[in-house]
Amino acid sequence: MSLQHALLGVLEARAMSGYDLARFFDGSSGWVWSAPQSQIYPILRRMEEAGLIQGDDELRGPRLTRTVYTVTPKGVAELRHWLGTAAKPTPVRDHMLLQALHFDMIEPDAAHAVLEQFITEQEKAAEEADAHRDRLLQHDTPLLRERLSQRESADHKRIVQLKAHVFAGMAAVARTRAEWAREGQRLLIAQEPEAD
Amino acid sequence: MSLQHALLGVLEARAMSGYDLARFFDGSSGWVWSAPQSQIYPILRRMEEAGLIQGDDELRGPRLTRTVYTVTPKGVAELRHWLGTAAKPTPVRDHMLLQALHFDMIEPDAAHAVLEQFITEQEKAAEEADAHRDRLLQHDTPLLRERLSQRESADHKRIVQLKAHVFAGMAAVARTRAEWAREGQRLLIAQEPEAD
DNA sequence: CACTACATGTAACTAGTTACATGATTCG
DNA sequence: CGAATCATGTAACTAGTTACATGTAGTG
Repeated sequence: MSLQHALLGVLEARAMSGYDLARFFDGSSGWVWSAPQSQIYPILRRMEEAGLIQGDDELRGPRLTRTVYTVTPKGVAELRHWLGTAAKPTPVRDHMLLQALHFDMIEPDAAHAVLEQFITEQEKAAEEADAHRDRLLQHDTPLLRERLSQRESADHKRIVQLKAHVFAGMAAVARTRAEWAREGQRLLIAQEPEAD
Repeated sequence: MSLQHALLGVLEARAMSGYDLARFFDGSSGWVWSAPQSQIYPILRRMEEAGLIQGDDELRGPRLTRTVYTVTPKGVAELRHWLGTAAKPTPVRDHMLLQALHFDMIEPDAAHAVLEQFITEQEKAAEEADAHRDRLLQHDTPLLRERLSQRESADHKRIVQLKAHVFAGMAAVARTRAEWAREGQRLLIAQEPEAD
């Protein structure tokens, strides 16, 4: 379900083709949701059947067309309803913690290296999230500008702060994880069996 | 793949039946991985075919048997190998952050309520993780005792500290998320359009 | 003309979810 | 005897992954 709402969320700002959306969500950027291209196209057709979005064909050359999707009023209503509904807690499934649970079974060096890579990833994620947060605060992303252009100026500050806060949260969680992993590395080293 | 390793991790401490494992992983406890019962039984058979575990039938009455699984040497080797291998970063997919991204589209009160429930969940998760951490530090869980009984006493402190650290990490992340959500609530309230 | 980007799809697969089905044993 | 617990499964489904397939249009 969530991918549908993620798609509604970006289409609400600007009409886009499947190709645009695929680039937006695939692997990519400092974003809170990701999905491969192969998931995007089928779900767009399902959403159109359900009346949440509407696809309009645009000519991009004599033989090439693209389908640009717009959110319908029904789609906006669905998005709003979902936004106000608390989700049930997701089952715990943390790859790194699962691995760390049994670090006592392998060489401290090997465990240390696994944590090292994890730290690098988390710090990179934190920096990217912060960078995106800064861009939002400076109104420096195309999608945000389109959103704001549809809203009253008096609300702009509020909107930007709320969105920026999401990326501050991403960064905070990533840094907490990195700090946890560093503490794990200290435990691994401190407790290595003494030579001699 | 991860569920397999989660299963190997607990079976390495103690031989268990599918039923035991299902109770262990289903919804349930202060654990880092969860899986429904319907996923457990098929995967156990696949793992036995792959030679990672071995199932032995035990009689539990004239007509009732249970299959108790033990990790094979091959299973231990696989677990150790996986433990020393860094996983590629998981694609971002955070339900709460996705919702929060568009909180400007709904009533502040509704968004506040969604965050409130999230905070309650995160704080509960943090407390459970800390409680489990304390139990580990006091050697107060059956599985940990079985693990330690198979290891040298000199290593016990190290093993316990490493495992306890995992649950400290869970708690820390949950608290970071809760604190983020509280800050979000402050933003929602502070910026509500002034009456009059 | 080759390369990149645009544009849309399908097939086969693994993982996880929800719900149902069946029977045995233990305990009050 | 009825209820809870033990014990093992299957079916149908949604979500996500990996890899492939096909053709168009713009750029150097």
